[in-house]
Amino acid sequence: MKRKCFGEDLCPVARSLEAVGDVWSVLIVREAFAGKRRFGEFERALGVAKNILTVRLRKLVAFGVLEQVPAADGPRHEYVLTERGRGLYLVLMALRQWGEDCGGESPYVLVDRRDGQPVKPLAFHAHDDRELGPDDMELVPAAEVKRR
Amino acid sequence: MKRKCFGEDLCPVARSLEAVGDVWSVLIVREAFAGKRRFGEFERALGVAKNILTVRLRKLVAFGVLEQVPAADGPRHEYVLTERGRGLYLVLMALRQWGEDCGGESPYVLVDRRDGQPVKPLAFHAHDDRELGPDDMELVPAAEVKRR
DNA sequence: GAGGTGTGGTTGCATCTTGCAACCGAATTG
DNA sequence: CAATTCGGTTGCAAGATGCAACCACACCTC
Repeated sequence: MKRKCFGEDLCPVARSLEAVGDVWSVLIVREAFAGKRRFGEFERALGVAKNILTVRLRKLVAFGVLEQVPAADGPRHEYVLTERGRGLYLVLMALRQWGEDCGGESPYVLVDRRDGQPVKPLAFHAHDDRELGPDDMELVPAAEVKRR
Repeated sequence: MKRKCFGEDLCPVARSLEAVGDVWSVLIVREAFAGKRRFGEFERALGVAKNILTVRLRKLVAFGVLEQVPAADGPRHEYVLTERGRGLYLVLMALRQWGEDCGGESPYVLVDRRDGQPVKPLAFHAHDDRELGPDDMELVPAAEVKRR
């Protein structure tokens, strides 16, 4: 049977998953952030089958995450992150942070390029900068917020 | 063929995807944050096939995202988020934020429970609280940071 | 205690998706 | 011209997914 469709779902989480809801897509975006742009680069870096890679790249292009641009060398093209694709940075880093917290320690640290210092862990903050956990927040209809 | 294994990968992103690298798992966690705990609740909320749900719930339990606890009523049990599972909040909200930014507007807003005010969008901050974009940061080996 | 009913699954089967390997066409290189 | 690289396409075998039917257990009702 066909994979269920989630795009119709109103929830933006489900809509996001429509675009990057499979492992290869996420890893491709990860590599794109790491500077990879060519078909072959993704293939070697990920060890993914060519046909799968073809389909995934096309899907990411279709969803506006990647963009095909003509390559300087010859008739081929490269895949680069669009502005929208670059918006996935937080998702990727949230995944990274979670995978790091639970499980083996990672030998890498995310640092500020300006001063080489580690950046603060990702977290939500209230308008007065208090740090907020899952239980300190709730999703409410936009209309409700305006009233308060 | 067997789905490729990513767990051996050193990258914590890949390790995370091993646990929550499929759409149903993410949506189940989303519903868990929304307060769902029973098999039937997940089934109805997501419209997922029972067999798939069974497998996904077991996987999430195996990865320590959910925990089976005996239910108050009768011999059944409930699935609740573990501390580790609750750590996925940022991932979920990052996905939500992205899905909201690109695509139709969402009718919901994440607010602080204390004062009902919208929370600040998720973002990285340097140690001096400057907001950082993807290009302002880089991943460096942990050893390098100590040297600086 | 016979017969529903709700919950939480399991099983079978048809269909998709994935992974691998082989092949291929165009351009570049030797 | 032959060989190689790049970026795919194609065919196939095996896994994953979706649906529906079935099932065991506890509970409720009569």
